[in-house]
Amino acid sequence: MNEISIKTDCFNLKYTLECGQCFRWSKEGDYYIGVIKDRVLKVRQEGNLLYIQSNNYDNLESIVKEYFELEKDYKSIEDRIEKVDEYVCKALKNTSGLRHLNQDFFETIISYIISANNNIPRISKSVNEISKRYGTKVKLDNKEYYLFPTPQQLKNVSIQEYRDCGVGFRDKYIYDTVQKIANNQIELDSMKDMQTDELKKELLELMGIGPKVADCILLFSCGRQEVFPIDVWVERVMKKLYFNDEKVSKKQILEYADKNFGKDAGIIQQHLFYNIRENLI
DNA sequence: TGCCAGGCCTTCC
DNA sequence: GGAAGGCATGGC
Repeated sequence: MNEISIKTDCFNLKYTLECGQCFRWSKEGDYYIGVIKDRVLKVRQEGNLLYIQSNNYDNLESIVKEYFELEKDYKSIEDRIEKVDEYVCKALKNTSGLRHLNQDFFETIISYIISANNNIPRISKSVNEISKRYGTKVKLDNKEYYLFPTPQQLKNVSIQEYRDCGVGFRDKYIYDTVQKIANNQIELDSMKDMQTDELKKELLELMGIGPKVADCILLFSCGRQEVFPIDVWVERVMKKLYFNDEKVSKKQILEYADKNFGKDAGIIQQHLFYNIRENLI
């Protein structure tokens, strides 16, 4: 059996893959199986070692390191946010090693358009269905998997065909966004170099992308760890911990996060999100 | 049956 | 510029 191993520090595979930031990983026994870029990965963690199998071993180590952000110094980040306050400290202790992934920009845009007013299992189902119908097939252990389709592969897909993938009313948003990207009305590659504010403004021009979805895209595929997406869960946990369960606007929550969480707001948000969903806090 | 889900768009004020 | 209503769909 072919397999590579990578030493990690301050990394927890389970928390990273099960915290709700990604939609294409499934658990089978000790392994998590997922499709990223041009290949399938089969990953397990033992202590601080990560073991990876794939259908393609070309450049595998650097692809894994890039995707899981293994070169980023999370130890320093965690040392810093541990001191923020008692709630953040408690949440961090529960889910230490949770990292933000460096996911594909286009896939993240489409996935988070689907996420609006939706739940995680159904988002996964829709993203997998789109991949199965329009993505390139790859094989591992004699089983078939599908890459997330490119903009060109989706160029001729109709609104109804998206609807058939279970995306509901978001069908027209996906169609509109795919058309703009496939027809080069917007250039994803150059966008990733923009300043965060400017990049967010560009994303907000796309149908189906509002403030929350834009923040998720910035956080999960553009490495902007200072943004603070507020969904129903984050609103719930912030209200509970910092506003005495009283009525509060998203603007107030955002101001609180900016002021108290600073440049690590996105990381803290992810710990709080995972903690409240798992009933840990 | 009714409510909820990693919200957004449209309409109305 | 902010508030209210509608929206597909499956799980509980």
